[in-house]
Amino acid sequence: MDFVASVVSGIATLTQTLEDGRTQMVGLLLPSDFVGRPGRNRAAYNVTATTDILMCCFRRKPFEEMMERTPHIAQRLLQMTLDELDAAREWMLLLGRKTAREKIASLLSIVARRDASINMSPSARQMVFDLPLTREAMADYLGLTLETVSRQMSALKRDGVIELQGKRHVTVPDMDRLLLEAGDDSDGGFLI
Amino acid sequence: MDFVASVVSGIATLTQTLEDGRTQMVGLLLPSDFVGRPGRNRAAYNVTATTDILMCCFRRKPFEEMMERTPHIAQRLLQMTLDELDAAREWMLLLGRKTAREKIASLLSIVARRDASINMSPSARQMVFDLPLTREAMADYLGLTLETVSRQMSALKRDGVIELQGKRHVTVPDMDRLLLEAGDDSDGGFLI
DNA sequence: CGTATTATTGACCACTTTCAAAGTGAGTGG
DNA sequence: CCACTCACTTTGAAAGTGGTCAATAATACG
Repeated sequence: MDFVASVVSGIATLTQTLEDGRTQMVGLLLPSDFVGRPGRNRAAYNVTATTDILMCCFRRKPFEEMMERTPHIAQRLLQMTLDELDAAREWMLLLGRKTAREKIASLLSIVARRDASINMSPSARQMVFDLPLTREAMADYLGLTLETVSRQMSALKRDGVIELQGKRHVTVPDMDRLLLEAGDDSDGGFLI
Repeated sequence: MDFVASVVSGIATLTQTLEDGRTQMVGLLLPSDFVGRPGRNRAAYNVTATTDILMCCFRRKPFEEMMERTPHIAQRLLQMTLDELDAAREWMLLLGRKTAREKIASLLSIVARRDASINMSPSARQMVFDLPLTREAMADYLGLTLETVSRQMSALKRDGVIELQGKRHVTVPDMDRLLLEAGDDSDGGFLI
């Protein structure tokens, strides 16, 4: 792979797999996200477009040369990578310690927040959005089976935490309730 | 926290927690690892020394100024952060998709490899090392309970995959066998 | 329409967790 | 030197969550 890129529109996923086919999503690429890594021509993930996708690509050699000349770019890239690392570590907490229900609630919260930041709706109590993922993709993201995802979606609906119009269109009547279901810690951490 | 540092000797852990106390280790700091992040004075992890530890610290302001003046440092830091991100994503695969036995085998493989790289023993078939973690710390790393960790250690011992002298000293008679138990994919990924 | 893909639901089972008890071993003080 | 203590570890039995297998339903698309 001899280019790096920035997602303009559409959605792609980063996944890793075991020999027997078990797969885990390790990243979700939404518009504005950066793909590829300067200094490496090859890396260990599968990148899959799950929709039609438009990316703004840069050939890697020229990009790296530009990085050499423009220190500011390396610093910006460092910040972005640190953000990704934070996100990955938050996801580790979800994968290692949350229940299936909490996992689903967390994913919905994240998509809702991400959607809200694009549509500039402030911290409204009610939120409406479309899930950009199939049940199987959700399962791969959350470390569950698609059946469990489906069951927990039904359970959240039954309990009034979410409403579904069709399979992908979600309404959250009370965001605070959803965040509570996600089980996240509110106070910040301590060090580093 | 107004410094960044490099671990010289000893071991520390990075953990995240949920409100009810469930905790997940998200990083293990061994000698030569870097701690802290330029551009942030506060972050979301708990850092805990699990042994006596010696770190080489730099006050953050001067360090950041040096980064501004010396582009090479930002680039080096970027590489290190990308490596951490790779490690975090590999860990996501473990947390989301591996069985308890595979998790234990993976952790042992990693510690063995890390130990080997320090002691310069080449890819020997047999390996001997000390676990730097309690069963509880292993559990927090692997997203398991300490009881499950203990049971799987016993199972691996019973099956001849490892030998134990005391609780922490491990002998691996056949590294290939251990790697097989870890269930890792051998071929690299595809893109990025 | 018919077919393929995606999603839901049920029944059963396995693996991991939970709760509980007992075992090990290093360090301390008598 | 030995018994005591405390932290860590092992092991067992029961319970529960999520997984597997299988059948059915909904939706999209030619």
